Amino acid sequence: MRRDIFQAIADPTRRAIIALIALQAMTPNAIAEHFDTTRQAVSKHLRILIECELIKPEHKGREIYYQLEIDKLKEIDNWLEQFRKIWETRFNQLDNLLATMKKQRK
Amino acid sequence: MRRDIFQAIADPTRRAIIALIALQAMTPNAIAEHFDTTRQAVSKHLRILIECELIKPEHKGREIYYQLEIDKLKEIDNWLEQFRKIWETRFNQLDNLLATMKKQRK
DNA sequence: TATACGTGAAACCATTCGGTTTCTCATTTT
DNA sequence: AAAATGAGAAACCGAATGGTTTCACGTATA
Repeated sequence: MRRDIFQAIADPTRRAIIALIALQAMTPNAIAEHFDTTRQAVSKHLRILIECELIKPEHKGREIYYQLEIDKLKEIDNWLEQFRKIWETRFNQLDNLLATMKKQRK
Repeated sequence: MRRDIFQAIADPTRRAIIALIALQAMTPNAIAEHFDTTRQAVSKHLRILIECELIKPEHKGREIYYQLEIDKLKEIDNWLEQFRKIWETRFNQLDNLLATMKKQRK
């Protein structure tokens, strides 16, 4: 099963988990309390997130705190970069158009 | 079938299609030539991309040109925003740390 | 008008996904 | 030592996914 980050964030529950632990690391039980699902289901989501290195487990006695590896999210940012260039170009074109219209009105 | 943009970009072929038509609109046949798959499979991907408004068909005779609705990608950018804030904060913390170290060395 | 072409839709199939239930194991607590 | 707690693993299940093949239909072209 080849996992990648795009597949990882495709599921809304996983996105919610990511947002939830972004501020502070949490245990599976604590996470599951926020959702209408079983701890085991959450556990499966966590496994997927671990597999693509979006989160990291930190063992503390019998509890495991999962922490977001926020840098990994930059991979999405990087993918968006190619399009950001395009939409900035279009914005500039619009900007130029507006400038030209303004000039003509003078 | 509720589609959202995160699910749409989860598939690598769809991401490749998006990147391919980002520069210029293309027909299904033209797109399919770039992949090791049938035109029909591409067609199904296009349907999903249409459903979540990532692309727009433009009929021209018997051909259909699909164009990227690049603004839709900003939804991903918006989702990243919440994390961008966090990673910028961390960067600033690192920045402050480095500044402090520099000062101490003087 | 007959034929070829570009495309989407439908039917089908194997695989994956997300979920539950049950089980096992290690760590706390009593 | 025994019971309770936190957590992952396995088995199972229905639904969704991504692909193919076949078919239908409108538009060009001969």
